[in-house]
Amino acid sequence: MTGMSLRHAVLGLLTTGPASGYDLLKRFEVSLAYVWSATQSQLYGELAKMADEGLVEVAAEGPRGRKEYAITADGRAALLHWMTEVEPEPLRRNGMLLRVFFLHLVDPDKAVAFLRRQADLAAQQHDELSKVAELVEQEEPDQENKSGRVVLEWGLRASATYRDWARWAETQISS
Amino acid sequence: MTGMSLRHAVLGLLTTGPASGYDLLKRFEVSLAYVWSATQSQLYGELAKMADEGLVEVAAEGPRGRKEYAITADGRAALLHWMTEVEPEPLRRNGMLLRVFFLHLVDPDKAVAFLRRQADLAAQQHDELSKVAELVEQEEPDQENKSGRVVLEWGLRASATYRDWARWAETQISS
DNA sequence: ATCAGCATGTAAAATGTTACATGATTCA
DNA sequence: TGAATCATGTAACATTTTACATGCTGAT
Repeated sequence: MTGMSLRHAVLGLLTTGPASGYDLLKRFEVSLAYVWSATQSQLYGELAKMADEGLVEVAAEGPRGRKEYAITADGRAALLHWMTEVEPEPLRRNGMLLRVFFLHLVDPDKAVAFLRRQADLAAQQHDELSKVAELVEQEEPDQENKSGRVVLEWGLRASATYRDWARWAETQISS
Repeated sequence: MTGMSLRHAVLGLLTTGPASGYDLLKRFEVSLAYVWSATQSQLYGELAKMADEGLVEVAAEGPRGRKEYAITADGRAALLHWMTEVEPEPLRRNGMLLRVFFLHLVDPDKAVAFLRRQADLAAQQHDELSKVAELVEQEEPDQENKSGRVVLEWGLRASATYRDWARWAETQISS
């Protein structure tokens, strides 16, 4: 009951209009991929719970048992409350850093290879995000994509920082 | 069975010598705070499981039912394997960014306040880490604290990036 | 007609959090 | 002797992942 971010991610996605569990899954995979992830199983269960609690409602039913959920007034209120009144929890788990913390235990060769790979992955992510940024810059700006651009900028800066740090770390370990 | 990073964090901490569940809890809270977190409950349960599986063993018993666990050869092998052969999982959940993604939904005043607070928190964290860095620089360098310094440098760079991004984001939202 | 993609659901297991419960030892 | 700290353990609950299970629809 502490975090419940999944339901807030769902509520946020539903502010742009009704969607099925399947639709939401695609949106989690695409636009929310590095911001909040969810599995198919989790989504359907959560949507059912949220409907019980009146945060969403079935707005329409379609072919193949498709159920489109819409956000309710209660749901909207819950989302806004969570956004501004609930402090985000700081990240406290980073498997990459955990490995680096114990990196003195492995062969220097392997340590260097590890950091090189992390640098490469970060560089690759930075390049991918740069391409996305180019596309997004061509869109006409509105309130909604302004938030998206701010998140994208975070991705660009974070991946660059990560890449540069890993390259620097390699020099530290090998010396 | 996919992640199991908790046990690897425990194994890593035990490479510096035997420790009790209580000792390990303190080390999770202090040195590993932003790298991997664990609760008291989780630790005792995991240590018992790891002893069952032969990754650690009870090396000594002390007052108050204190049990000191030591890493075994199997445990050491499991740690080294995980460090270099298992890919770190990318971070896929960030509650702060999730809020920013939907920030266009709240009053501009509240959006600005949110970003300002994030910038302040990041700045504060950066200052705290800078102080730690000063202390660490006075220690004589060895292999073990070299890894620690690399992690610390990550913290310094990440908090600076986060702080600067939040300040920039504020200008984007308010314009 | 068949295959990719749409669409939902459940069960089991793993992982993580919170709360409860107990008691020993050390130091002021 | 009382408080802080040391020290472990369990139960209940919440969250997340993985796997299984089923069936429809649209396009080629």
